[in-house]
Amino acid sequence: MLEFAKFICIMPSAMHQLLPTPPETTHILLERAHHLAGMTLGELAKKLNEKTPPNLLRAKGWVGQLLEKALGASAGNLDLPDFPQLGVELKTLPINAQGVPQESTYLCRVSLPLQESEFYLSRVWRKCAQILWIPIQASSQLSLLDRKIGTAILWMPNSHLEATLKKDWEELTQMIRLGQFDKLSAHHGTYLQLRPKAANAKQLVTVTNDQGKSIAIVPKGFYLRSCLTQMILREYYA
DNA sequence: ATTTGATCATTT
DNA sequence: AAATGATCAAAT
Repeated sequence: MLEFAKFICIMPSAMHQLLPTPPETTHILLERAHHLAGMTLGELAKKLNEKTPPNLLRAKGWVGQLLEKALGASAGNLDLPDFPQLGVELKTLPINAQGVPQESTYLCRVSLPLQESEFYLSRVWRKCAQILWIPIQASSQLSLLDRKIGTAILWMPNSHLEATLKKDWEELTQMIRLGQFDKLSAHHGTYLQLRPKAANAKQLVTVTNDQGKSIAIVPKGFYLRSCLTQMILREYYA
């Protein structure tokens, strides 16, 4: 009775689960995200017909891309938040066995030479003005298949955090503007930091330093320190 | 070549 | 153990 299959239509509601279209409101997005809570990555991958890699060694972005697919993120790898119409950025948050974020969170690359002059027009602000955080079990003891998805948090920085992020951004970009690449490292910034962001350390861009000399440096990216994401988790799951 | 998704691996 | 610096894959 294989013929009968053509009479079976995928209902919109079922389709909705498998291949979500971009969510129209943040409420719908959050509802979808909450629907995933408790599910394992293996279960979600199976639903989406995605093969689970043996580990993340050669698939570092796999978890994030799986969740993007599950929730209907539409920005691809354009320089926009994952849900452009909502201004919401999606971030998975790896949680270790102790219940704290295992890693910092990548935000975006730095344009070198710097093209942005104001925090509120910056890529950093566009991406961290509103973030959907999805905690993911990430204990190395657990196989990728068995790691569970937590309850998503739709987060916006409060005014204090916003001010700190703005200050961090202004200090970091000021160093870049002044060409102080010698002192530029991940040590600066309260919540925001600058770190290398490239395929490898041989990938270089040419910039002008504070001596007026052309030098080659590894491209940089903005990251959120894990002390910030730890605070966010504490607030929401208290 | 770049940007996205990040985690890996070494140093502190 | 935590933080910094290095790296991997896919998409375009």
